[in-house]
Amino acid sequence: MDLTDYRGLVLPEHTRLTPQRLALLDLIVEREGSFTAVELFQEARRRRPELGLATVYRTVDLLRQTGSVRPLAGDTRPAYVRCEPGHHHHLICLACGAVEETELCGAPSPAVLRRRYGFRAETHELDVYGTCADCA
Amino acid sequence: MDLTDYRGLVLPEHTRLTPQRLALLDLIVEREGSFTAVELFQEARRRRPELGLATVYRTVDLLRQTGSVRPLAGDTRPAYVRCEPGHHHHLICLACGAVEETELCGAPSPAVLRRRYGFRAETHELDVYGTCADCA
DNA sequence: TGCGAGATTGAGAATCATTATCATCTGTAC
DNA sequence: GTACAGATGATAATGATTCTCAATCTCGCA
Repeated sequence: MDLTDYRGLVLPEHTRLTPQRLALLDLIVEREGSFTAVELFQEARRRRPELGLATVYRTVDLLRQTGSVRPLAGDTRPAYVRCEPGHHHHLICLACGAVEETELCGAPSPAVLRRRYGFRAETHELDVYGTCADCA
Repeated sequence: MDLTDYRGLVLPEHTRLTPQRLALLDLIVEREGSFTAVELFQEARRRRPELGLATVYRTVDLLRQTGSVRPLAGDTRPAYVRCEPGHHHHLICLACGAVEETELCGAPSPAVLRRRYGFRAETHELDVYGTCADCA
């Protein structure tokens, strides 16, 4: 799959960079921590009042396809985070919602899982919840 | 918090064991793999046709409070899994949906996260996706 | 055994998140 | 410029979950 790049966000092939999309991508790049579709929608509307909610979902979906954005597992609201390319996990602050990435990972190795359970691991998700340095 | 126990499922204090709840708890105990609220509702209705969907959500919620059931992070349908007490993670088969528990875990140690990011880890969620022995 | 406080119930309405639809418009390769 | 595939916004539709409320039931205590 050929990929388009905009400020570090990766989009699938044949994705057009429309003004609506650029506004959303800018917001995502400038933002820290997690965001919901509706939050993004409301902020983007301040810049482009004609923008529709469906476009937000469509754009987030494109970013999810390439891994530039990932849904967060947490219990409460359905939120997303921006992701750098490559394997990493998230440190999510329960107090302020900030999200930090870390390359630290110790998920059980595929070899061990295979030997022990006959399970062929493909991917995994690991999120650590706690309190960030600023809130501590 | 005082706890009530039924076939290994733990419920909060003052939880009454009504026939509706017992039917739901039985289904959860007997079931393997993950389930959605609606699936549980439909199966339980075969045994007790008068049972309401709200009761399913209420019961699942009680089990979530004690950790006997946990929502699954996966992208598709919103599903839950039964959990044994204690720290463990899940191996989720992408082919058949079966869920296996494993005590294997190598999440980054709280000490390292503290030193490196100033982050105070409290909990973490780790789910491994792949193919189970039966489907391989 | 019987009582009563308080927990629980089902049905349906209400809310919230997401996806589908469709006629119209526009970015981009030529 | 032109064509056309991809993109758009409004709105309806769907799906998941929570709320509401009057009626009912459970369980500890007498």
